[in-house]
Amino acid sequence: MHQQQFFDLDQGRNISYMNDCSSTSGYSSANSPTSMTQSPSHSPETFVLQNEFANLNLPAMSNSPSPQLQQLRGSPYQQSHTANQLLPSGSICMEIDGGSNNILNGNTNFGNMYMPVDHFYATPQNVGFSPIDGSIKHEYTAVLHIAEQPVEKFRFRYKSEMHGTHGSLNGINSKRTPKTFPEVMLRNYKGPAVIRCSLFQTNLDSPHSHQLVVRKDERDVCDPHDLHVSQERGYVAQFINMGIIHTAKKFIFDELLKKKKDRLVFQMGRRELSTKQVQELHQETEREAKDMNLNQVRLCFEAFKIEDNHSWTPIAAPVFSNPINNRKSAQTGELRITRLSKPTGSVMGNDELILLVEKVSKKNIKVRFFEENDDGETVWESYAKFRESDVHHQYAIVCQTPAYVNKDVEREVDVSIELIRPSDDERSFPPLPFRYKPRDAIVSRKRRRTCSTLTSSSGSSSGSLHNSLELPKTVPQQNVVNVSQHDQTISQEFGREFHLDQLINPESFRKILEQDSAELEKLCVTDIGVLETDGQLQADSADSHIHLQGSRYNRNLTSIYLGEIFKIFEIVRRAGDNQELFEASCKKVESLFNDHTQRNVNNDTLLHEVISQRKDALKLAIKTFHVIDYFKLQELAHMAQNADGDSCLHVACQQDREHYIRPLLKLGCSPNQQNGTGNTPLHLAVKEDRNNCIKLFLNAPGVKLDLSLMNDDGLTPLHMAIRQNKYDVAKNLINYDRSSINVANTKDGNNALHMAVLEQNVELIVLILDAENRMDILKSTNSAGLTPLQLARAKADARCVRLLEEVYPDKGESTMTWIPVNIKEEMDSSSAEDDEESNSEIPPQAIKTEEIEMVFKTEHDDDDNNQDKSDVKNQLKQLLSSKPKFEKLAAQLNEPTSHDANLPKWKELADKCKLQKYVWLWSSSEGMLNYVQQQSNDEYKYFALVLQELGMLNASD
DNA sequence: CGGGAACTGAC
DNA sequence: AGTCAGTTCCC
Repeated sequence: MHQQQFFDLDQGRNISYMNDCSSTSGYSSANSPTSMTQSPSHSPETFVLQNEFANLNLPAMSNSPSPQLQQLRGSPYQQSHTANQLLPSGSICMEIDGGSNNILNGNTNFGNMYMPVDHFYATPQNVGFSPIDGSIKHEYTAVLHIAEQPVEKFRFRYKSEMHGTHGSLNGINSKRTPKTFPEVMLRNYKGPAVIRCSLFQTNLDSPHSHQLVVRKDERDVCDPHDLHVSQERGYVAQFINMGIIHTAKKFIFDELLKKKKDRLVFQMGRRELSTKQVQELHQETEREAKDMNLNQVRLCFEAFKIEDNHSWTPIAAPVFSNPINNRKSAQTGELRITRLSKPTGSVMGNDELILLVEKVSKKNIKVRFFEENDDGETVWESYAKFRESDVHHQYAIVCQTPAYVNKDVEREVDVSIELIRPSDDERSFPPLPFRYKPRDAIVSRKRRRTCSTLTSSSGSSSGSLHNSLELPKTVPQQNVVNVSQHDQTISQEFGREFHLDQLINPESFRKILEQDSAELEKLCVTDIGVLETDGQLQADSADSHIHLQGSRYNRNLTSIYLGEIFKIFEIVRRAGDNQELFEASCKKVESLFNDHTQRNVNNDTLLHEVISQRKDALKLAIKTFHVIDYFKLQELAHMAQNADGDSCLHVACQQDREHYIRPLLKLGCSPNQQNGTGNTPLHLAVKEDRNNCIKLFLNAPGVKLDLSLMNDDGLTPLHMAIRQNKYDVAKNLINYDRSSINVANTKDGNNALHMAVLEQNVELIVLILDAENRMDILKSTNSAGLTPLQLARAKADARCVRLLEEVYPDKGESTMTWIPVNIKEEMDSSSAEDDEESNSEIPPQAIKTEEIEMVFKTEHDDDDNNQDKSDVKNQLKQLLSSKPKFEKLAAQLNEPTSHDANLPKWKELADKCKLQKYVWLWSSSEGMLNYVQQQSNDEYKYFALVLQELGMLNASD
């Protein structure tokens, strides 16, 4: 430790500091911990840290406040010249009484020797008083008031950073200009006083190990800092040019102990602390140092009166500033979202969103979505879904958007995103805008509706429409029927020709038909009415309205075409058995159908339109189906695809029209067709949460769904259901096709179990594990090479891990040491003596594996010659199916090999059978044998051959 | 001044 | 071996 001396220009005398700049510990403490045991009493020197204006013996001022002071109280204290300030240079110094500078001995550690020792140790009546820590309560008349709080965030600097300056601790209202600084005011007091500022912890009324320093003449002076105030100068103390030095961790204890000691000594007014006190202080410090918040401090302001005998008496209760947070730390630093991968998402939620953020702590961060009304009140909030491991290197968060409250909003909703740090409820600022898009169902319906209407209302386009609709004129029109007749026949036909009972839930549809015969009548009337005008569409007739099921909407392209087609249908039907007419009409209806599709925006066909109409347009839809069926235009229905590649089934699922699913299937719509984004109708049903559609799909007779189809996100419907934690849906899907659980998504190679693990959804995990093929899925690895268990260990909670460990054949034990990539090399090198480093495909071997391989290959290629093959296979089968034989073989295999006591035979066998990569799965030969039993022919047979080669195939005989 | 980023141990 | 808080360095 070195004493620093230099000449103080202001004071005209030598100044001495204890700051040991070679110390890494920060400022006050010496590098040697032993120095901490030294009592300040060993050094009787007197130090004063005081303002240049300090005048300890200033006579008491008159009672009446000075005009200056009154002005000050008026309000803007801050920039007052009369405010007592810690000035940037020269205004603070350590003053050595009598100009002496050499009394300090090398053992003394008086780093922040702020006390005027003479005064300090003076009077016995000071003993035991304590403004903060002590037990004696004081009634103070004077009051300290914080006029300006310090800024909330400030970067704490390490000592090693303290060459240049890095800016000072400003006031909370500080701007570039004017700057403000922490400032306190002493009220209700007359006479000179000292206001002290020191650094405290935020959770305890105890000093902080960090240093509050003031830069002065190339030196940093540590806290506490004292400012003298008086009537003349005003009672405002402004602490400017302070910095906070982050004490290195290893010195926390030392620094804290020192500060506490100094403080206690000061309070006790005694030179020496008793051994007991020192001990207590030690323990206390140890406790405090352990969990002191190193990234948060606060300023403590105290006021003292200096008595004639030079002792210091507190005159006001200490006050504390708001916490000052370390801007640098992830625990207390600023939160900010720098970038969003996408500013929009579906109201359904579950969209992947990537946030680039300023340093965050993965254990202490949330992503909040919220919506505020005009008054700034929160009307909705929800949190994005992610795990700790989704926080990438503290700077990015991969999360899934929450669903919006109202999934049926028709327009976009603008909300905000912010980060929240739960530990201190800090929020990122500013919040980032995020736009929720209505679900696809609503978007497409809206588009369909508005676009169709637009098309029809633009009169200019009616030219070609005219032409295409002229054809009905060529059809005989004499068979126009009256309305009531018509109504009846249609009802009959629905039931008879179209087999409605098979197509639709019979109850519901019958009900509608029976209840609403009047409505149905209207439907027919208007249809006929339109058609009856004269087959040509007049401009004014386009303005008339069609009433459907009591709802009124504008006549649009769709209704015009439908009307036309219905008319043809009516005519043909009335014409009876007229093959020629029928065929011509088929063509005509087909061309009308196609023509409509061409003109319709988004290329929605009549079927798309009809399906997506509100549910009360059921009869219209049924009639359309019927007509299409009637004219044998199933191919149209099958092919019908709009610009998005959506088939009618897609639309039905999207719009939750479950009752159309069977009719559409019957009409020939393919259930496995993928739309423009790779989604099958089932994908959409899962995505949009259309449970009835899902059920209908899965239960549709004669329909084979391909559950392994993946959309453009690489997900199957099951994957989506798992991601949305839809247990029932997942269950239904798995029941439909158990093999679907093994399908890996193409995003990260995760299969259903992996994904359930990621969701930490125990029910789903159990559901999947209860399905068949358990072995396959347990050993499956994702793109990162992780099995579900490993993934669970990496990303899921203990419950999931435990659950999985239980189902792994070896309780997951061997997986602890399993290294996916290197396992093979390890196995090889542990068993192979000499060669075979180069070709890892050939198991290193004493037995003639190559030969077996050749046999195997030739047999494999030659299907006819498989006598041997079935022989060994059957032998193995017998072996494995008999319990005693199985056990005997297993026991044999569990024995160590002759050449390596640590290597059981089964492991070597696994090696030879190219099953090395699964060895970790098995704790003993039983596991491997069980596995082999479940394998396909080839693997099974290969195993049998190797076993035979080893002479173990007949082991049981 | 204010900030980014590299380095360094400990887990 | 990777991660991260803590530290140091430097633009």
